[in-house]
Amino acid sequence: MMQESGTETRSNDSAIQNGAGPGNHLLECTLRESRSNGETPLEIGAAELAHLQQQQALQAARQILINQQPLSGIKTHKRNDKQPSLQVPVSVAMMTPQVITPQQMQQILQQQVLTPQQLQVLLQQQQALMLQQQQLQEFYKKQQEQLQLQLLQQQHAGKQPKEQQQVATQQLAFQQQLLQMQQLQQQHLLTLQRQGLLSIQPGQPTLPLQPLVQGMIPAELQQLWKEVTGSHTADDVVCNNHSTLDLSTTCVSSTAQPKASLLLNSHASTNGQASVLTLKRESSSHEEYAQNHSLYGHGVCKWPGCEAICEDFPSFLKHLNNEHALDDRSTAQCRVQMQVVQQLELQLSKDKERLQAMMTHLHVKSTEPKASPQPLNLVSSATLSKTVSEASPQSLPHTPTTPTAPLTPITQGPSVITTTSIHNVGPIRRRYSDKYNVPISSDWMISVDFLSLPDIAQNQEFYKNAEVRPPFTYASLIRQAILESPEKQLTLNEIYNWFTRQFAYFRRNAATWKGAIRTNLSLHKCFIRVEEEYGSFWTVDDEAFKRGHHIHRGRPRKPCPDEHFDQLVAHSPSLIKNIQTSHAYCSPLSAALQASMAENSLPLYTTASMGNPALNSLANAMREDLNGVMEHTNSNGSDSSPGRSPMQGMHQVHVKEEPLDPDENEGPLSLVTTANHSPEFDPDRDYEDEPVNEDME
DNA sequence: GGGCAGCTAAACAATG
DNA sequence: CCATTGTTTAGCTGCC
Repeated sequence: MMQESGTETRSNDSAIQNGAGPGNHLLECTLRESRSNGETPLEIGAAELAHLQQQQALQAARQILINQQPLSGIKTHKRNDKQPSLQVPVSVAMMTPQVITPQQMQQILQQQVLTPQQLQVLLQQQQALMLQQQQLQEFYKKQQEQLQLQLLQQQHAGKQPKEQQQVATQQLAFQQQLLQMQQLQQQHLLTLQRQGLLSIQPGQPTLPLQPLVQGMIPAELQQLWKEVTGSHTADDVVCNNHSTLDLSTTCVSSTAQPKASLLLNSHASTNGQASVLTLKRESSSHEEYAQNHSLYGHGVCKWPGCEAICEDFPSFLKHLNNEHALDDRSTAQCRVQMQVVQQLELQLSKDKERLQAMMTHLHVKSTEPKASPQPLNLVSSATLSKTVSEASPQSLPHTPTTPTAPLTPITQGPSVITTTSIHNVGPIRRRYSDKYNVPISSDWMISVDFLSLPDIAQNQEFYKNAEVRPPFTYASLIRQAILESPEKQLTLNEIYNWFTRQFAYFRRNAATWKGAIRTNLSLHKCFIRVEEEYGSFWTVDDEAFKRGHHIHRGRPRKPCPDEHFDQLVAHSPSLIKNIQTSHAYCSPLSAALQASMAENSLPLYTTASMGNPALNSLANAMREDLNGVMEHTNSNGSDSSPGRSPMQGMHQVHVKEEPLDPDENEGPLSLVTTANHSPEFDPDRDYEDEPVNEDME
């Protein structure tokens, strides 16, 4: 992604843009332009700066508390075998150990991984290293001048508005990227924290932080820094200044990723000049560090509640070590700051969510659906039954019309689709036909095995207005349409209307999807066609659906031997529904019963069989052989011989003369009774043990 | 590579 | 005759 492109762009000028992601062109161009202009790119977005502001105090506090000398990190890297070739900017290496996230801080504070003695040792080491750094910094002072200016721009906005204007566009470019990536950053950050900070072990008094440094490779440290600050630090500038360096990853953006780390290491191991360059960075970055110290600015200590005046950076360091050493007070202040940061992050998250909702809303109103609303959180509340899950462990398909669509599901409020039921939506489309050539990223459905109605409901507004193909199978949608209907039954045309009403996507290419609907209705045994006097409508056998409404292939879907017709009639829920729906026009209870059956046919059957051994057998048979029976039933119903249609037969023969009493759950019984009217019905037949020919293939 | 699931297209028939 | 509805089949793609 962006990280990759940025990595490549920075890591090697000779190989710039190789494999850069399409979505990173802006960033890439920005970086390129910056280099080509000979100016140091200030790739710090406003969001990053803001984030940095929030983290500065905490970072600085961490330095004090941990006493992790920046140069100690550098030295560690130098000792590392990988370090010589590692082209991590020294400044980055210096800064990184200072970086600490609230979580990290909490770990440190809570676990008390560092004893006061250890901290004292570290403090001494830090001071010694700082002196070394100061010496080095003189040598490369000239190289730092430009960087310093830029750093000043970053930290003291407004001092050099001219150059900042030049960077403004770059910042804007990053802002949008950052907003989208922040979630990934946070997740990755957690991983890095585990890799890094968790390696800190007490009981290593001499080098208590060694594990920390070694546990996190420099690239990771850089990434952590980036992620924590969400900004480009002076190191970014440095790395861009030294275009020959293979600094990869972190120079690019705040979205550090493991892959980038690997790239960095890979490059590092092959670049023999890295050590020299590292030294340069080492010296230069100290000044940068001084300039960029989160607790130091405008000659004032920025420790919360301090504001002590410090003439220069060394004096500031002295002040810091003296006044803000690791003690209860500092610790408490750190915790407070931690809370502040967390609160701000929370607020940021909420605001982002709000922004997303706003964008979605505006998109809804707009006439350009491709502009990108995103489906709401589709993965949050998967609550389907196991059967459904097994039936549909599919990833999301791609959208024909919105290539950029749903990558980042967001949560949102009320569902328009329905609040009346909690039916499972069902299978997600495993793939999407590339016929329309517009892929939907499957990422947005990662780990989604199935969706519940609330999920689809959450996104209903989205699909209503965005011409995005819903990531559900036709069967799932048809079922949804039917179940949403008041009486759990719809005519084909009503199903069409539901599709067009609920999904903008289905407002065109009607011939295609309508044909698909018809095909699905016919092929899926869970859909039951019920013929009425004035037409026909479709119901859904939800139990069959949950079991798996697989299309029957390689054989006639509805083979239905005549000799089984009566049996089928007797066992078929569809027939029951037929009766019910037939009565729907004369019985107010019909709808409720249908709904009950549609939503939970099995319980219904069980209830129906209660207290009646004969019915119990029948119910079991129905429960077990539901699908097969349905199949046969539909076969008859759709037979080319209308006169023999079981549906019609049921309707004509039984329905009207066998009122169904839902309260008593006599549907099956009535059905059996009426089934006796069938010429081929054998009352003595043992339907309970009758093998299902559903799977006869 | 095969099987499966899902989608699309098409042919065909029945019906209104 | 036409449109709609419904069935069936074939072919394709993607995933496992």
